[in-house]
Amino acid sequence: MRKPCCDKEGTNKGAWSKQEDQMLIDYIQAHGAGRWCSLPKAAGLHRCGKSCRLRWINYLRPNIKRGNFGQDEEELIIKLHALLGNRWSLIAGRLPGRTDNEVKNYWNSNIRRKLIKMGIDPNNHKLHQSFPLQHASSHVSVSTTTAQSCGVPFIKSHGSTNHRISDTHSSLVQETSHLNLDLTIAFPSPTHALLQDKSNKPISHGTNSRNIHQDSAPAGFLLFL
DNA sequence: AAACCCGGCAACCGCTCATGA
DNA sequence: TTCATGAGCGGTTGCCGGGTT
Repeated sequence: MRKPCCDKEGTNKGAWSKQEDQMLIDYIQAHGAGRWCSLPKAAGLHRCGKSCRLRWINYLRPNIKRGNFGQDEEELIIKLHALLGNRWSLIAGRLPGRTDNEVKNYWNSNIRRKLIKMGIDPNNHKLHQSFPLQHASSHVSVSTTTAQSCGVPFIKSHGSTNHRISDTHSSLVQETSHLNLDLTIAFPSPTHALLQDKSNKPISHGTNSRNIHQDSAPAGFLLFL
């Protein structure tokens, strides 16, 4: 069993104070981010390194976008989730200024509920069997219309018996192609950019392929590999 | 006014992967 | 090749504030 990266004894937990925030900001501005396990001691913080990292990435980092998600952001999240599943960091990477934690929370607290309300299983983006057919009767696809009161992609009926939104992910891929979703080559999120700068090397496939090759990756997405 | 409920969100935890010695 | 360490990710927890009873 590996030892924990931080000495749990004597470390603060819970909400960050303004003073702690400022200490972390000051340290990172002076020395840069990274070396998270040794950073708290160097910065004079009684915090776990992981906690410092999370605080920086999710709240203190420059260019963080806070507040409500826009309609376009919401639709993009839904589409990306249909393609990627719960790959929050990848999804967040497509939303400038948004963090994986924020996207994840927004999904769980808002979008997920909306989809369920519409009779859509948020896990696989398929309609529940019991959902009334007048809502979606046939070949179903995802549209980006913003006119929907629910704020989620509209379900268009094309008149046969298929009730599934993402029955074939290739159709979804077609639908999303205009979004310039280059999901496998570029990683524009600040985190990835930072990594790339740090190592001055291309990002290896390791971390990302880990995400991509998991079972829940939709078949349509695998076509990109 | 008080108690309770519920949703949102910040933070923690455990796991996996990458990397270097 | 193996092991130790750093880093990142996703699931889960717990607190807090607002709404309801």
